[in-house]
Amino acid sequence: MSLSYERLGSDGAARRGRITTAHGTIETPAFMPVGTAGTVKAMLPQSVAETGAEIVLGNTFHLMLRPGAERVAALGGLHKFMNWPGPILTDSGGFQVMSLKELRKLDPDGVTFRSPIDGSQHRLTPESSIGIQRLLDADITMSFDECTSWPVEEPEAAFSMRLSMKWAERGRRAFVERPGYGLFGIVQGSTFPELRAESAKALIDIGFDGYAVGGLAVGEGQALMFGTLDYTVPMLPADRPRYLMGVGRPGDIVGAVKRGIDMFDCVMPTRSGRTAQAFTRRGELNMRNARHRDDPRPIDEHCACPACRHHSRAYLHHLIRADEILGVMLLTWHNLHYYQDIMRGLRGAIEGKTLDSWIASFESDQALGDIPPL
RNA sequence: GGAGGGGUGGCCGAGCGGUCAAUGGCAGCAGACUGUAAAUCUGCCGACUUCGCGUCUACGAAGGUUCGAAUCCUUCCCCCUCCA
Repeated sequence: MSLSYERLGSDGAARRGRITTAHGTIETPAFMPVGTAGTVKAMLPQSVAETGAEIVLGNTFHLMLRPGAERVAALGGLHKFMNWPGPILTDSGGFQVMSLKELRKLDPDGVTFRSPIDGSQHRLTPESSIGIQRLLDADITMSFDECTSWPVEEPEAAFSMRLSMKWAERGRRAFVERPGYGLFGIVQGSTFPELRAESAKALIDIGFDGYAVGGLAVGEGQALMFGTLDYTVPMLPADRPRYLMGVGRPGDIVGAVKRGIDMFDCVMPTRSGRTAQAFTRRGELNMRNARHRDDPRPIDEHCACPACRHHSRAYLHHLIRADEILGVMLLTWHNLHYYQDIMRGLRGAIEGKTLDSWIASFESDQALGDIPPL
């Protein structure tokens, strides 16, 4: 395998590990901020790194449309282009097969999209997706799949999963092995145990550098998601990293780590940073709400991010209300920092084999709710 | 002094005889957001309310016409533009 994964410890099903890529190492469990268009929105790359993030995402589909994969390659690859020297994982465009379902036509060979930017037609196949990710210079390439939506009937989920498995095999053949670069397969099958098993087996037979669980956090709810992980994760090879795609809220991540997931990505901390929601140890806050108007306290007095070290809730509330760019920047920064605090906490707890008590404390803090204003 | 235009819910601004408690936008009050078509989207936003297209008070003021007026008429008050 061209991407190394070391097991550094475990606590129950939870694992503490390290992935080594061409552009550096990733301590796992890891949260990967989403940088769809070659930027983690509202953040300087250096600031993203300061939160503790070691790897970010890019997106095949969006970067293919703009600025174009060839252009990124000519300019030295995505790391250089966006000035993120660390590892990058690129999604294959599979999520857009679902999220842009009104703009695409799927056939057995691939997907034809209409560009949401200008309406022009673009084609993505398992091979072209892998090729684009190579041009982008992604350390971790994702198989081109169909992210199955939810709810879905079993026959449709089976059809979709089997198509994704064929595409996974084609992608594997198209992927060019290089030291420090890896290709991940994506388990589909919605919330059907037999389909997940069939999918996992198919991928393991093909052989990947890592295994992702896809098609979750698409509306099924946390209980069903955890239930699906309970039977799906044990089917994945123990010596390879496991990635739960698109997840999630803090509680989702904690529960998934407990079930043996190593990697996460989610737009939640960044998007919510732009829609006024702050994630905190004691739950979620809407910084737009009038109750913060006169509050001199930081979002969280225990948080070391710039928003919490230097600014009051009242100020952040004002910035958000006034539609000031800094408000979005500070809230995004806080959220990413908090997410990385969670990951640091989880890694430490697994190392110390105190995960259960760490989780109990995490959950009781979340349940407390925000400290009321004085 | 003369000619013309206008005063609508916190603000801006549609409406110009009924289907108007009154389009929109902003502000305000909440909610949503999970491999980013998102600094986006949704709901509420006169009062009361058993939350129901139920009652009441409302479109500068007062009066009038009409079955019915924010919409037509009269008088008054105020604002704007132009001419003296």
